[in-house]
Amino acid sequence: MEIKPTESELEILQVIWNKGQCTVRDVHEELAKTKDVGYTTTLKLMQIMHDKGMVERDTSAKTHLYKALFSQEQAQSNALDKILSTVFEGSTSNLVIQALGQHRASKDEIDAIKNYLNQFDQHKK
Amino acid sequence: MEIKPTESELEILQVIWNKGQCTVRDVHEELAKTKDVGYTTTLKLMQIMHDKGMVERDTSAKTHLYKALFSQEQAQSNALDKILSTVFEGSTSNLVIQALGQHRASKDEIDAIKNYLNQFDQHKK
DNA sequence: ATATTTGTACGAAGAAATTCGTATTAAATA
DNA sequence: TATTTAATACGAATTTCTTCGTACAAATAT
Repeated sequence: MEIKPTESELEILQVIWNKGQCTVRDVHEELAKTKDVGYTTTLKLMQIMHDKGMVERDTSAKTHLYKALFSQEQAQSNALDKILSTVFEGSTSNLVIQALGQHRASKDEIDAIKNYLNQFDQHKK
Repeated sequence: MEIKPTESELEILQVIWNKGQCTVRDVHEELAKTKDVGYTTTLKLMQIMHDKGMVERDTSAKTHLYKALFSQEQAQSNALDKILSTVFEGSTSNLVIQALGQHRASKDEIDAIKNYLNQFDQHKK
């Protein structure tokens, strides 16, 4: 099964991933902080996401509870695959270098990456 | 001006970036290698891209020549910004680590990245 | 008990992306 | 020169995404 959330769906998923479990109102109030959108719009989107099999929901109470059916890591993985093939022509190192160049990583972040690379080397040897 | 090519537009841009300058047929034949699509579809998309100001074209001859009006690097930068905000919650290091973990980089690639990181350190110091 | 608030369902409109057919014109070829 | 081939223009159908209004049901408050 393909995971290809739209822009709006990702906004919603972000909230769900963070809270773990959400009502429509939870999500809506979070979105409303940064975006002018009607409650039923959020509701409808979440229903569509359910139809598409992206989220599951518990309908035992009047107010339904939604959970994501795939992880943020999976979505990240998909997003990377996509931009690698569409704009980086498959070159991971280009992507990494661009990412580092563009978004000034902090020293901690750089260290984290260095550690990761070293550990990676050991695996290879 | 916002640069936000759609999926199909990116496929086309990829070809244009590689060749530098393209006729509709150039692009179409490249796309047709991996995709079942009509010639006029490609034509129409390229016309729309022109309307949107993504590409320029030389119409002095019968067969028009298209060029991209922004670079692949700019598109990469945009794509990174977008997935950083939508699925990585702004964490560049997560993105980098995911990218490296997922797509086994070759030793050369890893070296390139290490070099880059070292050089980056020096800048900071 | 009645009214208000809070929730879901769902149709439908609007916008954007994708696709292609047909018309027309220009160039190449027979 | 007449015919065929190759190109652009463009309208329009289709699909997908986004948005919201209205209807109705359940829970809560008066």
